[in-house]
Amino acid sequence: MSEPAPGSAFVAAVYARVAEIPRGRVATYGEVAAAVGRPLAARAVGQALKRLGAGTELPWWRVVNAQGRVSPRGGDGWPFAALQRTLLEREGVSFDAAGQIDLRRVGLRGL
DNA sequence: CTACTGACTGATC
DNA sequence: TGATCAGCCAGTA
Repeated sequence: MSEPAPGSAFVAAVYARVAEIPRGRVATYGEVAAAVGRPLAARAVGQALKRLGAGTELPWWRVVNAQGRVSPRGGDGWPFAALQRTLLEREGVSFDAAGQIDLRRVGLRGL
């Protein structure tokens, strides 16, 4: 249990919510933000996950944008975007020809 | 304290 | 379907 302490309560709440995302399922930044009481803080959620870095046990790859796609990260030389897709497919999440995920099937709502 | 940035979102063209 | 604009939030300089 020697996990590195989060920098803020907001980050801690985000981590706790992401850690509870079931395997084979994905959540959007907006969902996580709303879960921590800040439905408009989706960007801050992304910042929190970015601060995690590699070597974390947190399933950050199960968090995607509202479009059901992996965010471009702002740099095409960043392998994390491709890694995220690989990890999701490894858990049974399917991507369509446009590289999008059917949130209605693997989303937390699952409707 | 002020300004800028960014793994976002929804609306509009 | 894809690109652009404006709005909101937390962290860092």
